[in-house]
Amino acid sequence: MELDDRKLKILQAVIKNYLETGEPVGSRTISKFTDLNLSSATIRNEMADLEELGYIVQPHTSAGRIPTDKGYRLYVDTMMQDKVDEVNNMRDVLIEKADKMENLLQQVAKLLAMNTNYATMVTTPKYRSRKIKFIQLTEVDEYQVLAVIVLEGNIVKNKMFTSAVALQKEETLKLNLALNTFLQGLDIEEINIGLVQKLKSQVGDYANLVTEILDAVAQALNEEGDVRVYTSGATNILKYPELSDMSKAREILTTLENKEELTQFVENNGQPVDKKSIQVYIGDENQVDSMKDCSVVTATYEIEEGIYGKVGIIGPKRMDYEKVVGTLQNMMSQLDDVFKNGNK
Amino acid sequence: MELDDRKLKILQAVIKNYLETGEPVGSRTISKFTDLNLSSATIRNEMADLEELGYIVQPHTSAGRIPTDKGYRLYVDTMMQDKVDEVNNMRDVLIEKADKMENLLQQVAKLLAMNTNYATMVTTPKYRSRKIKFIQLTEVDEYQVLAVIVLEGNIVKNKMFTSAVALQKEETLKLNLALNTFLQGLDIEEINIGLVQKLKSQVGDYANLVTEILDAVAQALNEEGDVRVYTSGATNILKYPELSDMSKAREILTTLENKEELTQFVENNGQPVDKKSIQVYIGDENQVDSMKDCSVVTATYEIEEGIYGKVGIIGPKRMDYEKVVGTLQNMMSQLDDVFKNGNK
DNA sequence: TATTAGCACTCCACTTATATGAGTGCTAAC
DNA sequence: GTTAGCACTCATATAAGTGGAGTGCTAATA
Repeated sequence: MELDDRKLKILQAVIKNYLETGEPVGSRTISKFTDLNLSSATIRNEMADLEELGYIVQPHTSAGRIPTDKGYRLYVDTMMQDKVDEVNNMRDVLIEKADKMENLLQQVAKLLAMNTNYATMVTTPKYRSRKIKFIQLTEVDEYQVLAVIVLEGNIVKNKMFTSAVALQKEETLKLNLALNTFLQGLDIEEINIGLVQKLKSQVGDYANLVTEILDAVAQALNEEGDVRVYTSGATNILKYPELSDMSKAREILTTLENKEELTQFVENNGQPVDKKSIQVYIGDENQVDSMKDCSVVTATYEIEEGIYGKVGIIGPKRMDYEKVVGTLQNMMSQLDDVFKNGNK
Repeated sequence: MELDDRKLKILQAVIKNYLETGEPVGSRTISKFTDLNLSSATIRNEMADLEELGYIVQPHTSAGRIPTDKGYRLYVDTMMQDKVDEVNNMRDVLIEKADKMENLLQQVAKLLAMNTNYATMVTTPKYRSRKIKFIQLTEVDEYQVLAVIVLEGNIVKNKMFTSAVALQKEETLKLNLALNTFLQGLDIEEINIGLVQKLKSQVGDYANLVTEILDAVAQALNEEGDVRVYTSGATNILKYPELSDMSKAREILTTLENKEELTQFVENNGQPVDKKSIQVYIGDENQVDSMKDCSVVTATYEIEEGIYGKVGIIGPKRMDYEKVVGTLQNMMSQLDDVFKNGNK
């Protein structure tokens, strides 16, 4: 049996209708809904075929049909029409709030959640291993010293240290110099024990301060490798009856609250990375267990060559894919704009 | 009619039982449950009195009784026994994870949520206006300069600036000096336009850089005045049937997600600040609308004289007050310990 | 006078029966 | 190939009946 044009039209009608209502769709509805001018009986026959082909199912005998994951997949891949997204110029809002990357990404999550009524997530960009640009020590008072660690890409970290011995201006300067001489330009793998030993031998009294500082450096480098995730609108999940029975809802919300599992989406769920495109994971296609009843639409934003993060929208399988994809595309282009032209 | 000893005992029994089961409590249950050796009929008479006094109600005729807010209040104020909290040495976990205040507070929220099975919140401490300790500019490359702003209490903020004109080492040093001369020791109210003008006139070329830096300084000072809120275990709310009908649950979870409303608890809900004590807000006693079906138990932690934040536990009205209060007291003493003895 | 046994009554929660109707599959006619 | 027609299925809604937990009240008891 083949998927001829008429079957496609009927399938599309079923899915569209189901997306709107969330109720199983019957043959009579389709018969009137479309311009095919076919009786409900004919539609019934076609629908039986579509069911046999695996695109739709009946929740029970004598109910209408609802799309299967396979049906949604076909719809998303071939039948969806681009919808122009009316939500423009998020850019202005973005810039206004964005003094730091962190705030910007949070803002992105929030905007998307408000515009779509689904839950959203944004990951921080995944950097490859950073290198140390420079370190600067500043005496804060007699026993305290502030270390400012600047990484490539102008990531700044700072940490306060308390020294056991009273600090001396010239000694601190010497330590500062030594640190930079040894560490500048290195990434985390290049800082080995031999190097640390050599460094320590140069600074005498300050040896344990060096240990602490190196810990902080290592942590700074690691932190930047880690992907963090911001979410917003988690409670939107509860708006959709098919997701809001207690056990499912709790699983989903817990996943969103804990965030760790969401980093999976950065790995592109096993598929090849294809930035600029939008990925749709329908139901069981999701790696994350608690989301097997959801659809997740993700997009990739790129800050600079090879450094990218993910933006995702999480909703029921019958989410408004067209709107979501439209909104995401819009958001991506605005983000691109912000990254390319700087924040001002 | 008076609240005699026997009535008190019966009320206590009703509440205890209801806290455990969540089901209305009948007279027969009490008759057996307590050591009063009274028949159910007598209990019934007493319960009728207790209802008249407003401590308990029937959800419907021919059901058992459940406590009113007034009943819970009496219980919490006078009848609750301290329960020793078996969850010890959170301190170790705290310290291990706590390189920054932010992380520490998040960890506190998480630990409490895990130990109690309720939702939790922790606010950052509310500082009075901070003063500027010093500012340090560092050239990062030809056009970029990093400003590290250190506030009293060793709060460190940093921000990167891009200059329109190429930077010159000696000029930057001069600017650095000027900034510190003018701004050191000032708080946000003391930085006025006259001062800014004077400062600008001293640095010639760098005038607009100064504007940007001052913005950042203002923002840093403000940020520290703001109270942020961390939450954890929000989804625990869904474990309690009386809170988990969709509309209520959504309201509560949304409040927890948005966090703004939670800062109300820092104001001590209108009551006089009494640190070291624990506050219990039952049902309607809560200022926050969405929590009128919950109880909130808060405690105050103090970092240094007059600088304090709140820790709160949010659950159903029939929460295990004894355990919650015990856990909170324990946590507060551990926190005190950490703050007093430093992080190490 | 305080307590209790006993009883009628209420009302929720649960089960069972019944009806409704949306939707189907199949057959036979067009 | 399409359609009208019909018997059939099954989720949902409504009504009716049942059991039981719990009450309030009264009258008897200590």
